[in-house]
Amino acid sequence: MGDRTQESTTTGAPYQRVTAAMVAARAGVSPATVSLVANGKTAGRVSVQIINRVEEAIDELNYVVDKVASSLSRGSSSYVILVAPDIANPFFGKVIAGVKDALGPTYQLLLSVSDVGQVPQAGDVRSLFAFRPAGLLVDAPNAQFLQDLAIEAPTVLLDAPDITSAPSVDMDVAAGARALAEHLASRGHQTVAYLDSVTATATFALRREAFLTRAEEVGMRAAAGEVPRSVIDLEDSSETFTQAWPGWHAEGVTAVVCATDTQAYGVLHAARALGVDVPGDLAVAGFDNLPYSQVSRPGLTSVELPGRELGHAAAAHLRALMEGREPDAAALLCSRLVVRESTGG
Amino acid sequence: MGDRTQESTTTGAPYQRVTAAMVAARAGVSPATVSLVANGKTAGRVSVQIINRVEEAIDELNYVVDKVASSLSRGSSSYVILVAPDIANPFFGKVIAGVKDALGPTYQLLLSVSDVGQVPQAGDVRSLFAFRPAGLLVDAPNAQFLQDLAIEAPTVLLDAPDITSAPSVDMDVAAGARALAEHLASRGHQTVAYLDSVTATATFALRREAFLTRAEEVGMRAAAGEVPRSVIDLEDSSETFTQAWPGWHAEGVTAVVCATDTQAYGVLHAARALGVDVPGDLAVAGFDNLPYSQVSRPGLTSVELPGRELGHAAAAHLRALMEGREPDAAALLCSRLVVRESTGG
DNA sequence: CTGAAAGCGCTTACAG
DNA sequence: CTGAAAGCGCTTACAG
Repeated sequence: MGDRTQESTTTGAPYQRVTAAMVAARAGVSPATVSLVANGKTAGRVSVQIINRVEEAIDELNYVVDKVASSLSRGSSSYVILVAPDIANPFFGKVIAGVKDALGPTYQLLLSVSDVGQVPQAGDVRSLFAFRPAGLLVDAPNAQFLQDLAIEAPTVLLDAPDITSAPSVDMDVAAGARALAEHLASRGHQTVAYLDSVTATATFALRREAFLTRAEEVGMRAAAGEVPRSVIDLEDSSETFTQAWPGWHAEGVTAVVCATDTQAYGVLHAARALGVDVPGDLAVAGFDNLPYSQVSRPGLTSVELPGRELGHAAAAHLRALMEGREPDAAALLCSRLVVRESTGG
Repeated sequence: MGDRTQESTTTGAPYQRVTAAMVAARAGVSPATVSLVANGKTAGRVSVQIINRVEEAIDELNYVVDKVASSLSRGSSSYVILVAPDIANPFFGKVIAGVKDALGPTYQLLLSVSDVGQVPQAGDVRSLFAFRPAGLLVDAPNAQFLQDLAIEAPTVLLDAPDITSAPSVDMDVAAGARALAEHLASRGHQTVAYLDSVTATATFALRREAFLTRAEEVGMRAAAGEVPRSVIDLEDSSETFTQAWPGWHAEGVTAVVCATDTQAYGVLHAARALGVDVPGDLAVAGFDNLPYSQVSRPGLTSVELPGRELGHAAAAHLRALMEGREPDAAALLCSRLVVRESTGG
């Protein structure tokens, strides 16, 4: 397919990079002046006529400032690196949208994606500093992550309520978890189970603990034994549930809450295969309120997490840091329980 | 939250970048030698003792080659930029996984994400060249996109069957579309409709044309009038379907095929709201076979597209290009029809 | 086998 | 208001 013109792209080609020097020559000025104009730092330093002449030359030659050289010279680039654990999670798409929005066109977003189910490694990030990022955004790191990581650039954490070595923007996942516990209690459930994520991240510990604690407070019992964990993936949570179900069933579990909607979908899938009726025999709920939760079978009760707002607030905070402004006071972003058929509507 | 230690990250801080010169001083060699060792270009050029001494110093000082300076000096970086239309689409997560896998640790993946529903703009990509990428991967560009874009780096296209100005890796979406038409005909449908994507991209035109053509060949009729389009988004496709349904219903439409699963979910959602039974009154199907299609209500019939393989093959091809090797002959990646309850199981 | 030197393209004090 | 010059940190011919 399409290999026809491959030659044209393999070689260094006849392409000649347009440099500031070329623009300078054309406009009859020095490269220093071109730099000033190209970067809009002309205020009270370059005459209008020269500005016009340079801009004309820039347009004619299609000049674009070389980021690499510019970064080296300035000592820092215009990238913001977003380190994220799981880009396949649609929730993450929302976060990215918010980040892009708040970052604006001045900064380029570079995504560093760890493999599925993997938490970002400090070593990975260390080598990212070789890019001289203007700033760093790290989503859901675990406590150990930032410990041995000398902070070399302005950094903001997302969804890292336990970490204090850098500012973080967080969501009130606990409130949503509590609302979920109350909802299930009001539906008459007495024994509940929890399916956790394997990643040892504070946000997940918080969801679990807030739910289980509130569940007991409102008179429900948690399934005995260790809380099972799965990767944030339909297949894996499906298997995990299938293994846990016999024990849970024997214990009288009538509701299971998952750390994420994606895992809850796996439970829905497994339940169907096992002939367990949802919500008749078992109520199921998750966190994220992904768009798919409105069309799942049955519709999934979920704690809506404000992904876009999370990305936006984190990026806005980072921007303030990078530009030496005072960041807005951080506030916990609200979560919200959305009840659907999977818990009896 | 977490603002406690903000100060430590705001300032330029006392951090001192470790340079090759520092390593050289420590090891008692020249920076040139450090460069050779750090890049593993020592073969027959540096003595073993010197190599050891330099490596020791590198470890002790925790030296990492500065990518920015290295890129400037070399004339090209180690980034591969992946230009993608819609990162929120989970299908894209699979593509990225495949790309990362094939790219290995030598190249860093930089994602350039256009806004939802937006096709990447040539201007955007032009400015990406300021990063001196080692290579470029462009997902589903439209024909006009590459036209005025002087190719300045090895480039491979994904899912761009119509473009010949650069090599592309493609999926046989037409075969899947035809299988879908045959499947619907075998279920006795006589009048079918199509809900397209708004993005004017060849892959979508191909899906639509292959489906509609085959549908007629096997004796079905397509709904009259223009094919409606929506953004790849639940809400928008839901609305689009709601508007189209009265006309389609009057015409006797009993099956609707969507350009993507995500749009099909929107149709499922709207159908439920309208009291249209799926699959009783209406069969629904999509393309992508996202994981959610097994838990949607009802389970969604879909043409499975090999996202991971697509990413992998494209990145492997690009690697060959970047490294001056002969790429493997390109083959069309297979698609596969997965039948579920939304078309009557 | 090793090092001195030039150069990548830009930015930024510093003179004028 | 404008330009000459140094410097960012690396890589790579080129001498030796």
